[in-house]
Amino acid sequence: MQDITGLELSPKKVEYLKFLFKKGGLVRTTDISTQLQVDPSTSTKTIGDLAGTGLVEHIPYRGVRLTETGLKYAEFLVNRHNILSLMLSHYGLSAEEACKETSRFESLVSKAAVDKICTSMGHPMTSVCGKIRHVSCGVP
Amino acid sequence: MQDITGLELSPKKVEYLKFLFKKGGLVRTTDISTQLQVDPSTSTKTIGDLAGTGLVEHIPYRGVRLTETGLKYAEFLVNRHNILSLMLSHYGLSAEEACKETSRFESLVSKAAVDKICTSMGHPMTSVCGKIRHVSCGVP
DNA sequence: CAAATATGTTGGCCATATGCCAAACATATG
DNA sequence: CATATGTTTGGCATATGGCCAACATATTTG
Repeated sequence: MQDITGLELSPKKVEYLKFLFKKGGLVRTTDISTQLQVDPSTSTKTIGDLAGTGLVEHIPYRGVRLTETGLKYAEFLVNRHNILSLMLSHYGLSAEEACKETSRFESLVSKAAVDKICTSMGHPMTSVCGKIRHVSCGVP
Repeated sequence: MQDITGLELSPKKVEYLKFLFKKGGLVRTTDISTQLQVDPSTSTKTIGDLAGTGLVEHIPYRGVRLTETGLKYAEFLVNRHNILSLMLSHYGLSAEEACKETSRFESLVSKAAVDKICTSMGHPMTSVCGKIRHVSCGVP
């Protein structure tokens, strides 16, 4: 179960999962396309890919929802985002800058590194862009 | 001249430029393919792309060399790598870990962010993986 | 110096990730 | 139930990165 590296998903797919997590419940593919600013057909296709990984469940014409595995994974993704943004904000980047910057590269930062950063920062509870839940963050 | 965002090049091309910078002078495409562990034909092709951007000059069957522009840009790339690695090393990552981690995502970190991080760290002269030259690092 | 060997390049082809458009299809509403 | 709206499918396109086999160029050596 803890064999996740954090590098499983491509940048866009990370966005999808984070959005599904924040939205919660059954989400329409159109909501996703609106949010991520892509064509509805694009979100449908990408959701198809994600469904293939078992992270989401797609009920055609109804919507998408995170599976149990997907939920845990998405939680890690959101925490990673928040931890990295918080780190950057310590170097003079504004909340918005940090958040935007992180969004660009977060998909390439390993869970191992995030865990160390998190530990080093003393497991903060809040970041510049949201709360942090210390579940998937390994050792203390 | 200072309109670089730091996001101009794809990950692999960043690796190529950093290698050319470190090696210096005329570099054989085969050296590149050995170093980056790709087929020689792959390095030749990628070098062709880079030549199209004006960052390198390719003399067929002879080698590749950074242009003046390429040299300055590569210096930024190396500095970015070093600054980011140094930052990560402050969070409990070993030199090797920091360096490896940085290599994965560095191409997606903007010059604007790097400049702020650099300033915030007080313009350090050395990192965990090499010296830092404060030329392309903007304001103090 | 020419033949043999080593090195480098080209062309063809493949895979992944993303994306759009138009057409088909399903669902919801009046 | 007919039409409007929402969703999916299929076709196609781009960018990045990669391999192999065939060809071109250099270098080495007899």
